[in-house]
Amino acid sequence: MAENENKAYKDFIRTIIDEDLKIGKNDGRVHTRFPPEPNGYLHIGHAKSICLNFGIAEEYGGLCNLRYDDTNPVKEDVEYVDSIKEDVRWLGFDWDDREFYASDYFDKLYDYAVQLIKDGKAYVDDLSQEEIREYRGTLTEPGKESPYRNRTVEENLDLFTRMRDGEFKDGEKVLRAKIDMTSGNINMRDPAVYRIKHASHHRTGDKWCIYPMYDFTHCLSDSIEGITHSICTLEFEDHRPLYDWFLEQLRVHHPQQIEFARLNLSYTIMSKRKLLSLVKEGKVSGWDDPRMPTICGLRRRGYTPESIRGFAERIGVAKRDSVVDIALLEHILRDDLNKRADRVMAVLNPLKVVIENYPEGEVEELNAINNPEDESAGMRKIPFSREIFIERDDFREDPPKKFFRLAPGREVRLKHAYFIKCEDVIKDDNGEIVELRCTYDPATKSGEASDGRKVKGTLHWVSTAHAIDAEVRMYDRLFKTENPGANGDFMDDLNPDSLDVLAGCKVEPKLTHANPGESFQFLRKGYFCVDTDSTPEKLVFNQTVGLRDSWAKIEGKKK
RNA sequence: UGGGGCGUCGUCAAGCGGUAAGACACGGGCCUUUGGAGCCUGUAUCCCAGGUUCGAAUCCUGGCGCCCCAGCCA
Repeated sequence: MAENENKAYKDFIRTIIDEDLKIGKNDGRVHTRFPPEPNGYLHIGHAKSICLNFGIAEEYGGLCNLRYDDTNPVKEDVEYVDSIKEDVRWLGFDWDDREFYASDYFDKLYDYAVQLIKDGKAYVDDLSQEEIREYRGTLTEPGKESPYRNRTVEENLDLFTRMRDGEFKDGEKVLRAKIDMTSGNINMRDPAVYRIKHASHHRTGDKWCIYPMYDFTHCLSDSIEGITHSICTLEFEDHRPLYDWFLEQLRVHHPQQIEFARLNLSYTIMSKRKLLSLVKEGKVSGWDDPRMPTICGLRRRGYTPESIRGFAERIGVAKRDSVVDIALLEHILRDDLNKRADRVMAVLNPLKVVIENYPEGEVEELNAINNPEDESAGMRKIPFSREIFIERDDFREDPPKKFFRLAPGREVRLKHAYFIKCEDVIKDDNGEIVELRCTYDPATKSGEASDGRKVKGTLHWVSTAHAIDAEVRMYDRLFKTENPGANGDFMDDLNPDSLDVLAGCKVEPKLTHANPGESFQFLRKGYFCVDTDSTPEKLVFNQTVGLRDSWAKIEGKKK
């Protein structure tokens, strides 16, 4: 809530709420809801909605319900309801005991439907699905009325009861609202209210064989819960007249539906259907694959709830379609991790260095600061010895301009340790560099030369005898194009190099005791977290996001 | 050609008649025991055309462009 108070402006939704409050609407209450359908895992797009709905409730001292929109049993599953709860909670929101299900209201909804029939506002239609489609008309031509449209109330009541009692097969009959077959808004051309589905529901089991449609269910669920502001995405704008219609006909509490633009992210797909196919076709390891934009994927990748909430706040809320640059998400993530992740040294692609003038068998415990951005993170000791590993690409036999790392005859600093100078390069029969012979200057301990000479480069390293082996999973964007699927099948835009598993990485001994989920900055490399696959016997890290790499930029430009 | 929305920097996004915030990205520079972080710095006249006004991104008119809708999905 504090974060919004220092905002100089308010988005259009909060502006509406302010006005409502000013005129005393809803007795000054603000009550929102987050209404997922449990048919898939939550993704970053949902996070925007979650932050909006729960955030508004928090800011205005109101409430936000978690409500599952579970009216289609054939697509829904408890696996999803559990994951949704976990994800919303992880993001940092709480719904107390207000965990609701549209299916909780099936009895009431049925009664409302009966009421509609009694009022002559709904009828049972015998038309087949295909016929209904034909009768609906097109975008430019009006529809025509079903021959069953004017059945008597008694007949409709009887038929609807028998629908409920299972006398008919799926699709044989449908309850429709009687509105206007000539409306320019197709949603108003006698929309379906109840359809027959002989399927068991994850909560109500086999109690029902008829299930209410979204439009009918959603507005009434909002009404029943006393929702004041029903916030949804743009594609429901056309449904608002219908939302309002049901509530007006039934003369019940009438929440206000407000629509905002859903989140789109560059290089990312957000459709649940497409995400599901990535999982089903094994393109990713699961819903929580660290490359997925799902909340659980981001969590496993090492994203923090704070970064996701911060992102939701930064992108704002508006009505125009937009595509947010994924670089913004990554920037906010780095910003957050920079302040909280302890620094540690890890060599991803090791190259052995022997420091010839360093005494054999000697080990020094050097002091290292854990986080320069956070003094309270303290210090640690790291072992230094005659043989160390450095990053293979921190050495160039023939250094290009502006490359100020190690090269023959060059001197660099080893972070927290000494200056070393490369004296010799050892190669194998194939000409592959296998080892560097260096010398160190004892007078540069802790990285400062007593004679005041400077070095341009500072390398991270790890002592060979003390290093721990680890697997590090490096990630790149899942899709190689900014707008996957824009030019055909989105599967064709999959980045074949989105995962690169590095074995034999060498990390500081401290990491042996790191727990899954813990984040670190691998000095000069990026942010990494311990994967859920990790064990003390076999450490596994995920690259969360790389550090900004201005050298890569310089080098990239030259090509 | 029906109905509903939307059009401000490369990308998000403020502005609500008084003379274009901020962020990301990008460029330049400083600093640096992470080529990280930090610091300084550069970059839009508001889809177009008319009109109203002393004055318009903001009001009016007319165009143009983009998105959504023809599930017994949500």
